Amino acid sequence: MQNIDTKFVEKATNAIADKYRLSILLKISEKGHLSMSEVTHLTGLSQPCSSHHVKILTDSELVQATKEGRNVSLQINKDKMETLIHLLKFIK
Amino acid sequence: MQNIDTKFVEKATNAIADKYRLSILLKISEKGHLSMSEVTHLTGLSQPCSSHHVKILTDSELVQATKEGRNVSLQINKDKMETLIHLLKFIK
DNA sequence: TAAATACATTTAAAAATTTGAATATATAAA
DNA sequence: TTTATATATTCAAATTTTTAAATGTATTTA
Repeated sequence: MQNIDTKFVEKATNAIADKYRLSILLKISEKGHLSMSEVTHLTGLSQPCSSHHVKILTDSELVQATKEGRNVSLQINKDKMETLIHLLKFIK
Repeated sequence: MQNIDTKFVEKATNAIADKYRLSILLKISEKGHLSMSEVTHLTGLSQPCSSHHVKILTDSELVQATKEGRNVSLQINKDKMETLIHLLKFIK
């Protein structure tokens, strides 16, 4: 049997499996990048709650956060997204 | 912007995002099919709890259940798995 | 240096999920 | 037609997740 990184698959799919987090991922994807305040505006959630959801995304490694002055720029970690897709192909 | 079926992506990724359900998916994938009692044995969970996890998988449509006498045979719904993978490729 | 801005963390409450015991149902075997 | 087997459902408790208020930290601007 293939020995896939199940912990990564669990964390990554869990990160995607939420309407707010999926909308954040798709918006980053659409725009190329997103700031935390844009996440708060996009979701309509409180700033701490938005921050919490972004943390789940960055902890999953599907999203990269880079500090730019006092802002944070969020981007898709394309390598990790491709890794996830590659691993999901074993489920067939 | 691409108008992807976010409800399906949420349900499908949520179904995958659990160690027991991922192990069930991988075992079905490995063997081609699995019965409910084999799921209970595989997970080490109670029969009702196993049944609950399988229901989440079938509700997500990633797994198909076909009744064979008093047994149930679980199989991967390959079309839906491919659909999920296709949709995840929009996150980039 | 003081004030404002952007974001993170702590905390507690609310909501959702997970779990197994009890029970129900349907089918096969004796 | 009992009895056994395989699976589903209901229910309540335990656990986890989600949420926002309060607060903290770092950086930029006035």
